Amino acid sequence: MAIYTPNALKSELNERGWRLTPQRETILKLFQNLPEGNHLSAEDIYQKLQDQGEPISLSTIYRTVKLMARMGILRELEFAEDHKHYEINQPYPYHHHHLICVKCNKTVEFKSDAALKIGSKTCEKEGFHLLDCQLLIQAICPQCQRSIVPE
Amino acid sequence: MAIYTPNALKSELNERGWRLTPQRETILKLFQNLPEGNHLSAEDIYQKLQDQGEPISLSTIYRTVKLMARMGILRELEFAEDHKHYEINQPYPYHHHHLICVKCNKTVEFKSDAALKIGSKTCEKEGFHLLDCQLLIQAICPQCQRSIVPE
DNA sequence: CTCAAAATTGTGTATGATTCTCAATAAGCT
DNA sequence: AGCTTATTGAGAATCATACACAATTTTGAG
Repeated sequence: MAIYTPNALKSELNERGWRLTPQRETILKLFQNLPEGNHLSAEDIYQKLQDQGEPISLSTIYRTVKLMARMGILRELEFAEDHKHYEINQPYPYHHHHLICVKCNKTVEFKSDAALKIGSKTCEKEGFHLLDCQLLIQAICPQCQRSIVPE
Repeated sequence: MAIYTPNALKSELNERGWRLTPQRETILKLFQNLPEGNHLSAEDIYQKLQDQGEPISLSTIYRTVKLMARMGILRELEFAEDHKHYEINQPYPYHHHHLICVKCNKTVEFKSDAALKIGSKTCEKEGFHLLDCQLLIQAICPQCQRSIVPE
């Protein structure tokens, strides 16, 4: 969970035999400039880059976010919807977790050092290399609790 | 997070204007009889019921697991694959969390009361009704760390 | 700086999980 | 027992995501 400059990204890619491309740099920048708490779907990324006049194909976007998620640069978020969302994987103390309403998908972000610690200790114990750690709470928000309509 | 008998399931369904059907009961039983640590995809459920001689259509299976997840009876697990897995949402002290290798999908289950507490406190504070709370750790397992092959 | 090897991109197409439609059936209430 | 309304099953439809491959670009060596 580090903050990536274009050069840091390049080194880390090259280390693994991968390459830094303008597309990958563009996508990283997009996420880095996103206001905290925003998360984008592949389609969102596609649209934003289109609007910015830096179009990148959807295929490349899918490939890139998957790659960056596996590198620990992006977090892959799975809420109740039918598509994934991505956000930058920020280091402590910006790291946060998600509370999600399974009915309306409203999400609340919250921080918890304790959860982070549990995550890193567990990884250590099992010999895993930590990429991301999120406490995911599925719940029903106050509004939806009051809603009379079933489903 | 309660243990459901058929009758308890019926009451809870009826409360919301829904109905208890043989299919729903069969699916609940299937999960309740599953050895701890097992989680099934929709397709897995379909196959198992087929083999048991209690076939249920895939449509119904998808509808049922979604319903039960929203009721808090099942947990919806999203690992790195392209399909969801479900498991029974067990109460403390059986409740557990997941550590997943993003490369090979190996999963390790672990318990953590602390994570549970953070979850319930957060819900309380925000006025949400807790359904499920999981600490999801994405990481790279020892074997995959050693692997030379990229991607 | 130049060049070859190998990774990456974009376009179009394929895949596969999940949802939808709708007629037939069955649960729950009076 | 009968009526209302949820549920089921079969198949078709959707939609996110992955794939194939030719053209292009990055990297590292000389």
